[in-house]
Amino acid sequence: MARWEPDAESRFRAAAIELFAEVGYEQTTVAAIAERAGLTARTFFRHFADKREVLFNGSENLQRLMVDALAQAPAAAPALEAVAAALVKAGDFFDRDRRHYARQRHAVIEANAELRERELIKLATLSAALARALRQRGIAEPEASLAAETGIAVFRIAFAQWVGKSERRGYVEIVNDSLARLRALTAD
Amino acid sequence: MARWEPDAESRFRAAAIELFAEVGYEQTTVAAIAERAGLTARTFFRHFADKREVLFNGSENLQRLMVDALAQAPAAAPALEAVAAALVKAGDFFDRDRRHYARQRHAVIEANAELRERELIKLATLSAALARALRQRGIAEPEASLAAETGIAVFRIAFAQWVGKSERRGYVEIVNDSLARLRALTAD
DNA sequence: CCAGTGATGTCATTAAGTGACATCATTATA
DNA sequence: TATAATGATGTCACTTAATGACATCACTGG
Repeated sequence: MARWEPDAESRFRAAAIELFAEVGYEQTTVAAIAERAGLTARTFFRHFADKREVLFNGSENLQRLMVDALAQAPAAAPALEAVAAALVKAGDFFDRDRRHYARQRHAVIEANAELRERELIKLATLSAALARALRQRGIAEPEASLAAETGIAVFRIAFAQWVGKSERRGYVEIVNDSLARLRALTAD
Repeated sequence: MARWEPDAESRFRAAAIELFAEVGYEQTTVAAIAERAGLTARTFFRHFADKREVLFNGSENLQRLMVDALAQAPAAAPALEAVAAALVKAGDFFDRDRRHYARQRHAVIEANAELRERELIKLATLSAALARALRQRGIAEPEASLAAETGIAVFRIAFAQWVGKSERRGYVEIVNDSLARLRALTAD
């Protein structure tokens, strides 16, 4: 028998998103999250750098996944193609099972400026990481950064569609569609 | 004789940027800023929504300026042309006089993640405003948002150059150069 | 059996941010 | 002229985020 209940982080996450959805991010205190998770506020801050991070701390995993996918794309693939591979690979995180959670999370973030700030910097960090990976493939600047930023724009649009109310398609299908639209746009 | 010394906001701004540059953003308390400005912390929060805003509260003016310039571009001008007009107009804010302040401010923001977050959301807000103005000119989505985002990317790059160490050119010259590079890039 | 480890709890403290109320020179108005 | 309204500021009390220091205690390896 373990000394503590396992999955402290998961419990914090679950408690936090429930409370944020119920009464809003600002109205929720860290103490309340901790109480619902059966832990203390001090422990919350041992797992998350600050109150917002409870909604974002998986992002390093997603970034690693995408950067690896980009790096492993065929050497001959042009920049946007490699970025596309990364965007598709992100689908590992966005399957049907996690869609309800993703929806709740997205709604909470959209409703609060502080949380939108945090999301923006996470996306900027991701963009920088993709650009770095592109440069390691021999893509020069500013093409690397431009391709990365464009990719993140597509990602944002596709993700927003995926968590949208009346959307039935899967994330990968939507991403591929968005990429096709982008290519059509730039082919003008 | 006025009852209070005038320009409370300016004094707060000056005191804040000095202290941020001297000891760093996190090490500076609002009480210290207020003391240097000859006021109290409570008054600081009457002028700025939070500690970071002391570095950003001019942004509505810049946004209004740019949106107006975009709206007043020739009706026949394509999207990117209208955006370019807005970028150039922003130069009203970035003359040689304000360059020292802009440099200090930029260095402070780059050194702190919280401040970068705030900057990102301000730029995102600006981008959304430009996209809205483009739609009012009859530009459809997603072209409006794409043109706006591209414009903001150019703005960021040009601004970073302008505040750069060994840069001698003026902001407008740099922006025009960046726009020319962008056009060359997309002409491939 | 015991020392070390590691996740947690407890307590104290700093600083951001807000609400309530007081102050008082300027301005408008009777 | 006298007085009332205004508005920027100060003071005080309070909540909450965040952090450091130290204690606890089950588990683990020797």
